[in-house]
Amino acid sequence: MIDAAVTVFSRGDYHTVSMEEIAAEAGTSKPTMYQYLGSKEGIFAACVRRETDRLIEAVRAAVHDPHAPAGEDPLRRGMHAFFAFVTGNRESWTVLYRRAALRGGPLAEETARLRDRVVAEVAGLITACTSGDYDDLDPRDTQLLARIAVSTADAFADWLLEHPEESPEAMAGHVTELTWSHLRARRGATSP
Amino acid sequence: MIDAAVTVFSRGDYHTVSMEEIAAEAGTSKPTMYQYLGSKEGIFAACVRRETDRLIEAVRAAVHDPHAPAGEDPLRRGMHAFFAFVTGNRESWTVLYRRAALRGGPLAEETARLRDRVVAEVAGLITACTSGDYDDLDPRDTQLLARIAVSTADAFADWLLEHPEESPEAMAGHVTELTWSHLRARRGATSP
Amino acid sequence: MIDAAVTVFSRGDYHTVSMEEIAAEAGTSKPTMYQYLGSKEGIFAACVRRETDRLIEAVRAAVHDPHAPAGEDPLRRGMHAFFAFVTGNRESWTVLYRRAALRGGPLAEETARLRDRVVAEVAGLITACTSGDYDDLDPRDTQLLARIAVSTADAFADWLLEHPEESPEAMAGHVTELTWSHLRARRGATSP
Amino acid sequence: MIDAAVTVFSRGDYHTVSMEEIAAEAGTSKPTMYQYLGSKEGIFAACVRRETDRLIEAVRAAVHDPHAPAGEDPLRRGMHAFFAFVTGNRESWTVLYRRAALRGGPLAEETARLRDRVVAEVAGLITACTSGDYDDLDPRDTQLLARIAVSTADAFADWLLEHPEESPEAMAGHVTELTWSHLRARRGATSP
DNA sequence: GATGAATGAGCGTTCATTCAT
DNA sequence: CATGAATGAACGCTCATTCAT
Repeated sequence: MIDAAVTVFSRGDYHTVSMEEIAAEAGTSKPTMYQYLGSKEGIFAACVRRETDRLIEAVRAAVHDPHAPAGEDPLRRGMHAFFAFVTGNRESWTVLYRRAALRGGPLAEETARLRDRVVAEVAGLITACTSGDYDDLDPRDTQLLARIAVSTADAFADWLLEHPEESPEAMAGHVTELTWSHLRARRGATSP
Repeated sequence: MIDAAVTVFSRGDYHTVSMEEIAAEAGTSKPTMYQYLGSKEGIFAACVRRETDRLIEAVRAAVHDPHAPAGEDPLRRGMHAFFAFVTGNRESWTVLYRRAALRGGPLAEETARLRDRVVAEVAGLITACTSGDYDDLDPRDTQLLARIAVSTADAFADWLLEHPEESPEAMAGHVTELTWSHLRARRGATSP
Repeated sequence: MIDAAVTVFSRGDYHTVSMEEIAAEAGTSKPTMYQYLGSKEGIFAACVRRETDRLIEAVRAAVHDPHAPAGEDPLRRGMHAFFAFVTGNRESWTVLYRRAALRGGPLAEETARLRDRVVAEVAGLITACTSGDYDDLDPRDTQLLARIAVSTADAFADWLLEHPEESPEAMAGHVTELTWSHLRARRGATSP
Repeated sequence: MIDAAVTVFSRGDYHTVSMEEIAAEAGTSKPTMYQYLGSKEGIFAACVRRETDRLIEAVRAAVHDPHAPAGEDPLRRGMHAFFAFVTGNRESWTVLYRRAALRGGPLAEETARLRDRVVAEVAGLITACTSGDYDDLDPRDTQLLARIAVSTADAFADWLLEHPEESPEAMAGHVTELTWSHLRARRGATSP
């Protein structure tokens, strides 16, 4: 039922989508939706929350995958999982990253918090992967890097959706490389 | 009159904004707006078009600035102009980059085309700046790089808005560096 | 189960009350209510009918109380019973007298008929009490007097609810006196 | 336009009446109503307020009528005006006295206050008319008497509507007489 | 026989849009 | 030309009512 909502919300922004559409897509009626989700805002919030959880879970699982080859870069594995999610769940990503940018109102706070969760996850990933080599990294630098990584990944994802001949693997490789190169550049910038 | 519309559109998404608000901000009445701009979609399209023009114009002017120091990197100058625009015209950028994702309708096409104009401008900038050194660059790679550059710049712009203590100049330097480093990485990836 | 309905109906008018509330107060579920009472109108009608019966029964029992002192005015006893009922069953009276004014539908007829039953009871009481002394009373005058008595009693009841320091006994005394004085005035008006 | 609303509100209680009906009766459309009256509650409140004003105004004008015969009882004149209003503006009275009895919500407070205005007016009338003869009247007694007078008048009004052969003049005479007799009885009760 | 789950119908409210002035 | 006033259409939400269990 939330699946249907995600599908519909990915087709248009919050106000363009009507409860009737969501109910139709879910194969039920409006009152039923209200009984389960409470309100339109509630539905949207539930969508964003659920998709955030799914995305973070997918990335975590990949990073901590016990069956992964020994020497493999966990950051790369995480990025790959991210791309797999974005390309395999295009709708989710649209809802999460593109529709969630309402400035005012109570929804904005909530969705901003959730988007921050994704960034925080990436930041944590970066910190973990660089531990030992880049201990002197300013936490604020890490934050900024994480944001750039997510933005870059978003651009790659868009690209991927328009150029199906490119592989998520290659994209993941590129983002990882870029992020490492940012890291090196950043360290160079702060500690000569 | 379009100024007023941009101001108001930056406060909320397309549907949250009412014609009444726009007319009030413009200091006129609704029918007058209809006479000049035709419809709400027309107004929004006009806003996006105008702001796109302004942004591109600002970047071009900076790049071709005849008074610029001789050895300075034009890419860096362009990026700096971009940041100056984004921080100095926060409303415009919001309308341009964040609000433009509507339902399929005719508006989506239009705004997508305009966003592509910005990307194309950056792509042209990259091509121009790398001419001679990176002639073997695949145009598609250039496209991808341009997208990444704009996404990264957007992330920086957000960061800048939340951290006023950082300077646009430093941000512009970072994006430029990163883009160059991407270029090098890209070339390394395709031509050993 | 009807008790619950009366309680809830006394809290708000017909449309403000939801079947859900009634079912919750009754400790059962909506379909069960429909099985027993048929519809919302049915429930409301049942409430009014039942409370009408209770009120009339209470007044009758008091009037014909075999243990009452010999010389006591039966009209006064009836009025006292009325006040005891209204103050002791505030909810019932509210439903009965204040909520019963709905749109023309079938409900309006029904409830009007029931309110007329109360008035008729009072009219009968007046007739009985005045038998012998006021045989020449026009039945229409009796009707009018009964209506006034009920209206007056309603006003007293409201007053009582807002001024708990007054006793129902005193109120009953006043209404009785007033009714008698009306009777005398009325007779004076019609039979010189 | 409020006239239409009064007409429609007199046909059914607050929730039974729909904005569409009111708009239809007013010969306009729903949005127009909202532009002028703001909301359904606003419309209802405006109705009650307006009719209260009209009723009180009518009574006052009659009481202070400079062309009235010298020796006439002003209380009687006020009562007559009241009956003329109620029979000549049946809808107004219905809205005022019968529909206004919603218990909860913000409307209840407002309408209760307005009904109190009517009672207060009558109380003032009683005080003025008895000044000199009944100076020892407890204000609370006056309040109670005023309430009873209004209730009685309401009963008479109902009677009048069902028996068009009776004249408002006779009814007014009766209420006046009854009120005077209540006064005498009341004085007798408190000061032997 | 009792209920959780479902829904058709309808309401109050808003907004982009258009006449009549 | 500019505007005050008006509205058709649509939306979020609720509730009395009914099946399937």
